[in-house]
Amino acid sequence: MKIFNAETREKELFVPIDKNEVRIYACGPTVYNYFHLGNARPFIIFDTLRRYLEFRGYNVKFVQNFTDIDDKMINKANEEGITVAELAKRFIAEYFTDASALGVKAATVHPRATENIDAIIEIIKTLIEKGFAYEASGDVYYRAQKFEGYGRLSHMPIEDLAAGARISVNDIKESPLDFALWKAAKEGEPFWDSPWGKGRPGWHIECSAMANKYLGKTIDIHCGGQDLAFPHHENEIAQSEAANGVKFANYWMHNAYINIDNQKMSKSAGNFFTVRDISKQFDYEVIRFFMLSCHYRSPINFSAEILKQAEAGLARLYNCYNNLKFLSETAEVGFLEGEKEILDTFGEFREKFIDAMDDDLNTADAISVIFDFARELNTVFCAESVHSSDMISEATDMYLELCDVLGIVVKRSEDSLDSEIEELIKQRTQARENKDYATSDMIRDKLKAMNIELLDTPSGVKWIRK
RNA sequence: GGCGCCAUAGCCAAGUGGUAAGGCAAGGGUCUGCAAAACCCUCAUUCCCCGGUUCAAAUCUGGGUGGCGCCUCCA
Repeated sequence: MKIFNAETREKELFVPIDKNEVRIYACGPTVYNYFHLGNARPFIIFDTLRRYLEFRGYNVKFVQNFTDIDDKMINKANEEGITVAELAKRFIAEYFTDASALGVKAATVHPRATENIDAIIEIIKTLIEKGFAYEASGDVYYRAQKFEGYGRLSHMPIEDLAAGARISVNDIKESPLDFALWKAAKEGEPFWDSPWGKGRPGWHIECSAMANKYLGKTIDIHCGGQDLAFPHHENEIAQSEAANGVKFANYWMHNAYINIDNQKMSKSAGNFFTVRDISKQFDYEVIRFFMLSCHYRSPINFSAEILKQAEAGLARLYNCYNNLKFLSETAEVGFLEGEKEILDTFGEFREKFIDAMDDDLNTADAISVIFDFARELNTVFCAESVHSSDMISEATDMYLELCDVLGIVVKRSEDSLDSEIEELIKQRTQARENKDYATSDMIRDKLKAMNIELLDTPSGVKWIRK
């Protein structure tokens, strides 16, 4: 597989450190609210990366942190009149509700900053010992310019940054580029004891500490939003490499932004949407499908119109699945002549899918392969010829295997109907046999209002729960 | 000011040198009591504009125009 490495700005062949294992660190959310559409993009993209690597046979260790202590947490907790810990507990639970509905699998480990204070303090101590950090009035800062190569990920010219930045009066930092590793506690804030007094960790250091603790000194892939490249990821590199003396991450993957009606999403512009908000209008899986419909490094535009298009496209993929399911109910047992040969030809779709995903996770192209596959399946199975249940079930598995990598077509209607609805369907079928179409259409409309859609197929009446 | 990205049909979108994938929408057809679903056909001689390189450019290059992002917390 090739990955566009943000550090070198080139597509590179992906080679994991250990042959069969891939270690990934992804920057997670600050848990002070429901997560928004912008947060959702990296969750979905990098969950897809993880699913794909697993599909290719790797054992993936995926670590995604929760930032559960910072200014936003403190402010929100004060507004709500609850503790920071209570706030974190609540929104971590809400994270899992939304993430799981989006098909985002739980990480191998979801470490929390506040549960890793020891590791954070250790790395800060190391950085001070090595001369990369200094204490000032109970704070600890990192000497950004001491780290050779500072700016190599974001390609920011550090001299210009340093020259252009304004040094505010009373600034206790040696240089404006220096950033906080540890912040002395202010009145009323949560704090932890440290060699520098009571305080709390800075934001950047938690990722360095937790990546090291759970994945080791050098990780394979580090993921996150493009906006985190500078300064957050740049700072992570400086911290981790100064402390450990080895390369921090071999590949950096950054997803692009999401816009709302072609505008940047922001609270002040009033176009700020949480995933929870959107899920009231559109199924979570539609949101996921939409996010995967263009390349992760391209900006993506969100609007109700575009989501409706995604919804219609996804419905097509569901219909294919439903068609196969209906057929299997009336199929012959045992493979029929020529069926295995047809199944072999389906392997072509799997290969094309892999080609697309191997090319820096080209999900848009991969989706087009699934659409082609769906058309082929519809053509083969909706023809008049009879097929065996083995054939249908194997073809369905091949189709769903690819869908599963993208985390779509997972909401399958396997449930059964209650007796009232079954009775209505029977009545309608009776009416149709009597050519009493007025009654039969009336019942069909009634069921539709109950979100049960009826399809009159050659092999009988089928239903789909909408 | 510094650093960087983007521009493909009504809409979404893939395509980094070889003659424009896929989806949505739309129109026509087959099937159907009617629908739905499915299938078939139609839907960019052309990829923002102007030059250049090449046998060949949406793809490389120079210059425009128009959007956008980062440099401060931010996915």
